Amino acid sequence: MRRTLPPLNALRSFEAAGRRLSFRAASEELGVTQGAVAQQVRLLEDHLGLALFRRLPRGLALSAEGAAYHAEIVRAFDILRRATGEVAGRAGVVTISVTPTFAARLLIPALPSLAAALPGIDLRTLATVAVSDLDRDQVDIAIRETRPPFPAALEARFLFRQDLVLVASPHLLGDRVAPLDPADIAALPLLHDAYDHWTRWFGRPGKRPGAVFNQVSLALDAALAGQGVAIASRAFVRADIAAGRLIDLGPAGYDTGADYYLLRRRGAPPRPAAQAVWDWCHSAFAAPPE
Amino acid sequence: MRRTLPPLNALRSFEAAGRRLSFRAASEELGVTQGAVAQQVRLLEDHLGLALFRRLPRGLALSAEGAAYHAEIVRAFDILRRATGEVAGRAGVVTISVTPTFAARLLIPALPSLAAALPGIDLRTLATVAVSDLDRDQVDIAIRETRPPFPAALEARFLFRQDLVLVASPHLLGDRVAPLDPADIAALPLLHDAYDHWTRWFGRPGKRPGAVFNQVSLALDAALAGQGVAIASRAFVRADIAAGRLIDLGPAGYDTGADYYLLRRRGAPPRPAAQAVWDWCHSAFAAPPE
DNA sequence: CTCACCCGATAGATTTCCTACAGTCTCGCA
DNA sequence: TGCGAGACTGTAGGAAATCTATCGGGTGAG
Repeated sequence: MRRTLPPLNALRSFEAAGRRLSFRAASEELGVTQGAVAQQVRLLEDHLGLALFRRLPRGLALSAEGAAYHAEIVRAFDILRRATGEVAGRAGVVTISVTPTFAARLLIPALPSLAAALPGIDLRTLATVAVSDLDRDQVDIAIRETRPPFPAALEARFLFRQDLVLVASPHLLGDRVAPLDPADIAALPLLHDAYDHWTRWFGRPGKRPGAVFNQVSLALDAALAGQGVAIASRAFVRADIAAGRLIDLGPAGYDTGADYYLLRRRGAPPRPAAQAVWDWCHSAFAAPPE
Repeated sequence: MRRTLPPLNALRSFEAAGRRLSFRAASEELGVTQGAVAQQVRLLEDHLGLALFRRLPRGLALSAEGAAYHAEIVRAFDILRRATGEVAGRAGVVTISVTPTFAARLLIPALPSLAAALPGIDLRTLATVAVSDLDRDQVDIAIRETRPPFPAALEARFLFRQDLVLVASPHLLGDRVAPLDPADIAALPLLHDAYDHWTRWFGRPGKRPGAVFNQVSLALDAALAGQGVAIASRAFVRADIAAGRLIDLGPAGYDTGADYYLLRRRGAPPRPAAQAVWDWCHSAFAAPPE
């Protein structure tokens, strides 16, 4: 069964020529000259020792043997084409799992930059609160707020500290100037998210008045709209502070001990596209050395 | 769907390397060096943009994508191998249809010469009395006693005249010397075959005594054994006459108007092997110019 | 600790492949 | 009837892909 294969490039010419029943049409499809196709087909015919085509003054016809052979060759090439399309199509797709807040605040604004830096990469963003199972969900890269130690099966790369800060819109603050003391802040509307920061900030339990959101990102939207004071990681508001849309009211003075990390599976070598996104994420999101 | 195929020679290296899980083993199978296989695989990986293998210090392992891809490639290559084997195997097989007499008297004695002249050709002899349907029976060449005109779908090439002669063994003749006159011949045992030659030879109907065979070849065997006088085409007995095993008692003096021809289908170009046998048949069996 | 074995990388040689162009044949059209 | 378009054939020369040769790194067995 370990029979020798015929010249494969000759087979490709035969497949195209047999499909179009014309050397010229096949040559255009293959991007070569007509003579090249004719030569390759002749080579194959010599190799097999029989005529695959009947050369007519105007066009081609498959010989009896050629027709039977061609049907099989087409079948094989269709498999090659389909399998290659699948594997190559998947090559440029990178799936990244992030929290909704990270997606809204950092990833989505950076997508144009990613598209420019890595053209041809098709990023699929999976924004979920729960951390994904990297294997089950076919996720190449995850960005999570977590802390060491990490499972041995995971490779982790530090991105930035949580570094909680208080922020509010300049319109809310009016002519008050930062830093405000706790009493001033307590007098302002407070924006709550799922993390219950204000309890820790005030140092004692108790429900505080103010709008409640289930995502940090929504609380920040409210803060941008001048509806109150929010607590969030500095990384999520750095751009808004720099642009003057939010005022930095100072560090929260505590943190949860969890920082932001890039995560991926160890073991299998990452695909080049996934590696490129991994590197890009680090350069785009890692905290500049302070 | 008209997606571009990956480099096919690279695919062949990948197929072999994935099967053997070793570049070195694959290189031996392909008859090239290890570096060549490694290069081809790398080319394919670059083309697809992902790693097909995990390079281990001792051997190879397929990556997840590589394993899935390899299964498909193997499937396609198996089709190529099988189809090519079938078409190439058939390339050397030539089927020839002859009468039993022609087979026994001319074709079979000449087979060693054919094998020497055309090594690699696998001749299948179909010896039947009825003329075969060339298309239905997959017959490449027929040799028949027939006469013009021929159907337009057939190509005919004259081989030799029927040229009937009377022959007998020297043992039967004893000290009689040829030519014998009709009375002498009528006194000898007569050998009959399906053609009823003796009626025509005597010029009048009537059953003659003597052994009856259903094939000329058998009548000639009887003649060789000294059992009587047979009538047959000179071509079938030329070698026996030359060797002294039969004595030429002179022409029959008439013929049926049918001579021997090579026949084959027109239209489809003959396969090279069939063409070679056609040419060989003509040189082996055609009457030398007289 | 050394040898055997396998893969990675690169430069140069070699084989393969393609292009360019001239030739032949047939068909269709004026 | 004659001519042009379109298709295939064949060949020489050059471009491109492929292979060889060789060195280096790393691991595991004896």
